[in-house]
Amino acid sequence: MSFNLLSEPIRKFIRDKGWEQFRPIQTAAISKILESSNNFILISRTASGKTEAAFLPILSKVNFREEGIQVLYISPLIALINDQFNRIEDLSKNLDVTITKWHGEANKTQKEKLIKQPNGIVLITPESLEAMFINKPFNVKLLFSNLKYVVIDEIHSFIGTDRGIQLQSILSRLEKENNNLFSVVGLSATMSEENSFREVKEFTGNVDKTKILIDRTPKNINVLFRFFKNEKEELSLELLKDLYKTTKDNKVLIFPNSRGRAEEVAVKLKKISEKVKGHLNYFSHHSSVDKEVREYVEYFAKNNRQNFCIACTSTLELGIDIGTVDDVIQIDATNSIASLIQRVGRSGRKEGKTSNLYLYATNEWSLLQSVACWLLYKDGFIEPPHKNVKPYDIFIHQALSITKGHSGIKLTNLINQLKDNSAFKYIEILEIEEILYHLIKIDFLEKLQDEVIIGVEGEKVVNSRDFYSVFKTEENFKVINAGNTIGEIPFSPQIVEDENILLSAKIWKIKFVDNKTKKIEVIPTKDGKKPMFFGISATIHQKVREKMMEVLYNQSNYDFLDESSLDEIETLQKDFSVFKIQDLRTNRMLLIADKDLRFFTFTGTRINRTIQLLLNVSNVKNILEESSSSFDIELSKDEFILKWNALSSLISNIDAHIYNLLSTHSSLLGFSKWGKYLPNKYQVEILKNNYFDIENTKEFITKINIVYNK
DNA sequence: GACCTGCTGCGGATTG
Repeated sequence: MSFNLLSEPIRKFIRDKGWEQFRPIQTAAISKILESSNNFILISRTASGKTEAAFLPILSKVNFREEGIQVLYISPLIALINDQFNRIEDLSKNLDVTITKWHGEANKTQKEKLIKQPNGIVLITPESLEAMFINKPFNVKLLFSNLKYVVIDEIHSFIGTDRGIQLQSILSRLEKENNNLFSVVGLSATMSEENSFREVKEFTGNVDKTKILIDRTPKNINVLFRFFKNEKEELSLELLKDLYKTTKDNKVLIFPNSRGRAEEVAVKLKKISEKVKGHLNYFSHHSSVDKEVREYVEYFAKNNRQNFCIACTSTLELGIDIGTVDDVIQIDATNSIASLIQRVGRSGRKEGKTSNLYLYATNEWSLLQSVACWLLYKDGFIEPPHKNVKPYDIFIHQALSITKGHSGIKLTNLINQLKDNSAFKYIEILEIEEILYHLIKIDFLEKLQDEVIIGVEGEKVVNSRDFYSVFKTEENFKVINAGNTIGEIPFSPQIVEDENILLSAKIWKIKFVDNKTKKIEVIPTKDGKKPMFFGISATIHQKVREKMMEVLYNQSNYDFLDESSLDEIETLQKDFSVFKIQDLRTNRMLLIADKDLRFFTFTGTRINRTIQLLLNVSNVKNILEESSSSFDIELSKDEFILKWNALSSLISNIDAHIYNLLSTHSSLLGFSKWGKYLPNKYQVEILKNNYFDIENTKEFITKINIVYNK
C-alpha cells in the first residue's frame, strides 16, 4: 500500500530495482513521513534499509525545484557521508536533484557552486556545520532558510555525548534561521527505551512532535564462548591457534578492544597463515592506521571475493559499508550492550543469513562480563544514554561560537539566544550570566558598552583549527616508511631508535625519531612489540555489573558456553558460594582475608569512582580494581564497617570534597576540552555530572547490606 | 590494561 503513496519517479526506481516488498521499518516510515511533518526516529537493526526508509518518502514529498537546500543529512563520520552519497544519488536518479558532500575533505568547487545556487540535498558533519555558523553565518541563512528535512544518521552516537549536545545546539540555532520549518528524521540500530525514549525526543528540540518507529524483529545469532586464560601480557598461543582455525576460511572482523592488541592479533594470525600457506589478507583498522591504508582495507573487504580478517577497534562499529562479513569475533568483553549490538550487526548482513558471534575471554572477570552482556542483550536491555542536564562546558563553546559568528553581539541578545537554545534549557539565566561574566573576566569575551566581541585570549582559541570540535585529541607522531605514511602513534617510552613496533598489521624497526616535526622513520623488520596506546577507561553501566553478580548466584544452564568457559564460571561460582546471599539487589560481599579486605560492589564505573572518592576522604587506603568491581582495603572488618556506615554523611558535603580534589589534581577535568575555562564551582558540577554519579552512589550506599565470608 | 569522531581561510606554488 505504501508503494502507491510514493511519487512516480520513486515508484519507477523501485520497479527498476525489482524490489517486491518493503521491510517493516520502510512500510512504517513511508506512510508516516508522507502524511505528517512530525519528527521521526527510525529504530531497526543494521542492514534493514533505514536509509531508504527515510529517503524514499522524503524524496517523494519534497519539491526540489524550490530554492535553497531542501534536505540536510548529518553523519558522525566522513566515511559514512561518502558511502551514503552514492546510495542517495542512486535513490534519486529519476529526479533532478543536486546532492553535495560538505565536509573537511570534500571538493571545494562543489561547495562554492552550492553557495552560488543553494538547492537539493547536502551531506554534512556536525563540525562542518559548526564552521559554517562561525565563519559564514550569512551562508547559513542563504542555504538553510527553506530547509524541509534534517536526517541524522547513527543518531544514537550523538545522544548522551558532548558531540550530541553540540549538534543539538546547532540544530536549535538552525531552527531559528529557518523559522521551525524543518522536520527531523533520526536513524539508529540501537536505542534504550528507558523513559519512553525521552532523551532522543528532547534531542530534536520538540518532545511532543517526535514519534518513534521501531522494528524489534530479532536477528538470529549463533553465539559461542571460548576461554583461554592469559598468563602473560600477550595473547596465548592456544587462543591464537584456535582463532586462526575458526577464521581462516571466512570473511571476519575481530574486535580485540584496543589498538595495540588489534595489531598483535593481525600480525600473529598472519604469521600463522604464512606458515601453513593460508591467505595473507590480514589487516588492522583503527584510528592510528593511516587513513588511506584504512580506505584500502575497506575497499578490499567490500570488493574482493577472497576471504579476509580485519582486527579492528570501534572504527568499524558504525555503518561504513564493508560488504559481507561471515563472523564477528570479540576478544574480551565489550564495554556496553550498545557496542555489542553494533558489532554483531556487522555480520550476516545478507537477508536470512544468521550471524556468527564468537566471544573469546582471556580472564575470568572479562568472561563474566561478557556472559552478562550477552544475557542483557538477549533480554533486550540497552544502556540508557548519559544524562547531561547542564552541559556548562559545551555551553562555553557555543557561547564563543555564537559571538564569533556575529562579530559583535548585544550581551542581552547573546543571553537570550543561549537561554532559548534547547541544548541548554535547564541552565538557569543567573548561571548563564555568571559564566558569561567569567568569560569576560578571563578575556575570552570583551565587553564594549552593551556589545560583546571575542576577547584577546578567546581569539587564540576561536581562531584555531581545533575549535570546531568539542572533543579532545591526543598529539601523535607520524610513522613514515620510505616516504609513505603508515599511521600515527602517540609518543611513549617505547618510541626510541632501534626499537620495534607493530602498525598496520606489519612489524617495523624505528630508524629515526624527529621530535620537532613529530615524525618517526621506520623500516620493515621481523619481530616487534605492540605499540603503547593510552586512553581513559571506559565506563561500565551498573546493570552489567548487577548481571555479573546474578550469574555468580544463578544455577542456569548456559548452553552457549564451551567446556573451558563453563569450568571458569563454575570456579567463580564456587569461590563466591562462601557468601550467603539473600537478596541480589541489596547484598554485597566483603571478603575477609588474612591481611586485608576485598569489597565487591558489583556496580557501575561512575558509582565506583564516587565510592573511591568518599573512601579517600575518610582516609581509607584502597585500591579500586574496575574489572572485578572491587576494592582492596587495608583495614580490619570492624574498622571498615564503621567507615562505610559513615560514608553517606560525607555526601552532603560532596562539592567541597570534589573541589579539594580538583585543586590538587587539575588533570581530573582533562576529559573536558572546554571545562577548564569555567568558574571553579561549575567545574565541580561537570565532574559531578560526567565523571562521578552522586545520586546513584547515595542510593547504593543506603541500600547495601554487607555480607561476609566468615 | 584503557575506543572513536572532525577541521577555516589564506597565501603561494603548480598545473591544465
